[in-house]
Amino acid sequence: MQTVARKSEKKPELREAILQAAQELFLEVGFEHFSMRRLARKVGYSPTTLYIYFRDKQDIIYSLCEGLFEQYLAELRQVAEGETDSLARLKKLFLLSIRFGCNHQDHYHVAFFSSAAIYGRPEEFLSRDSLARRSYFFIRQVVVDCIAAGVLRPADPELVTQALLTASHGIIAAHIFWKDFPLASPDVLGETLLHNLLEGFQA
Amino acid sequence: MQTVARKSEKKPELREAILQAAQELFLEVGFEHFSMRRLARKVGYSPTTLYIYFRDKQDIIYSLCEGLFEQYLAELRQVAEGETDSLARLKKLFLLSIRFGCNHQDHYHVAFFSSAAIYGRPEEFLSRDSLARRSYFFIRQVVVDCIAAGVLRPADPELVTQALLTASHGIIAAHIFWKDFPLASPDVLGETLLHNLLEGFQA
DNA sequence: CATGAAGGTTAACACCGTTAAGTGGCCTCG
DNA sequence: CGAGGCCACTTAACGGTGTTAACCTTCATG
Repeated sequence: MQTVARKSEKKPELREAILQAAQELFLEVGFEHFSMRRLARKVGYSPTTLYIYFRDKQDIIYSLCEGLFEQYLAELRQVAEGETDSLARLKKLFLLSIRFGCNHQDHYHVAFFSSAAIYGRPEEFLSRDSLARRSYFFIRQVVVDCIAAGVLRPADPELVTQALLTASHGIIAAHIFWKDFPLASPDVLGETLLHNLLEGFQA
Repeated sequence: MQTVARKSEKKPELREAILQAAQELFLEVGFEHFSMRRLARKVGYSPTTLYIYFRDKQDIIYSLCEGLFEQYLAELRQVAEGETDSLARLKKLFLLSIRFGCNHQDHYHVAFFSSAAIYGRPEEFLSRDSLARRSYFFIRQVVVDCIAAGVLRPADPELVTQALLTASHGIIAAHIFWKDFPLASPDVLGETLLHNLLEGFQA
């Protein structure tokens, strides 16, 4: 007997099939109506089977989000490479982030605004290496570069990053939740925010 | 027979008692674990009784939030009156908002980040007069004043208000949901954000 | 052929929001 | 005084949720 048949490495095929179905269901019905029973029905197995391949609902959703973050991080890198001016690069990265968040509302919702906000749990963000974490460090590094290059005035890079990040985060949040509010488009709002905020940060 | 015994004006005492208990329960167990059945148990009636005095769960929560917004609006006015310099006033209003949101996380959560985000439903924000709506208009007016006085450079006041608002909103969101993330304190973050953002907006 | 594990199921627990139907007491009117 | 009716509230139920314990098959191996 294999003493440690590491959880959920039994039959990768079905695990992958579940994730695939979960992704589709998630987009079909939205985060609100995504349930284990529905997923089971969709994938053609009984609900309990899901618990053989995943620890719980959160585990499934976490996997979905990590998958998306992979894509996000790739886009971040692409944008960063395509822009030589460090300040412009910083701005573009945040504009991308805002657009990305708004384009994947359900994922963003469940990742950062859910009751059990996936990336806010004590054991997650700093201790475990998640793609969300890597994205954060990636962006912070760009801020550090800007300060080092003298493009941004000397300041605590952590604080600058967080100010930019939370502000962008707020735009996405508003876009997701204030459906009826006649909010300016994410692009316009993001442009306004970043232009003026960065002006304040500039040397 | 009274043809229209306007909904929920039957016995104000019990209605008030329910709201009182709801408020307590809300603070005790948090938004996540607030349920109608728990509330009923706490107040000493059967769950169905609640539906005599309130349309549904959302109705109760809405009432709770409006109660808190009343307090918020009062504080807004107080701060506005206490500061003559219009730019400083604007800044103080947002710092107050951030602090207020962080101090009443569950209310803020349910009001602006809940699945059925109370103030984001089509029939709510713009059509019905809510205290949230009044708060928004109140702040926007201060922005308008700043632009009129030439303290802020000429710009679409709606856009400026929304940029400030969503950014502040993001700080609160981060504070509520990213429990494990080593985030700067709301005050520091708010100060940083507003100082630099307003610098960008200035004439 | 028996053993045992792999892979999946049924049934159940403890919740949830909400509603239809029913019950007991009190007030009013004939 | 008695009957009707309404008021305030309850019981029982519907259809849903995440999750777990216990139970079946099927199949390969000693």
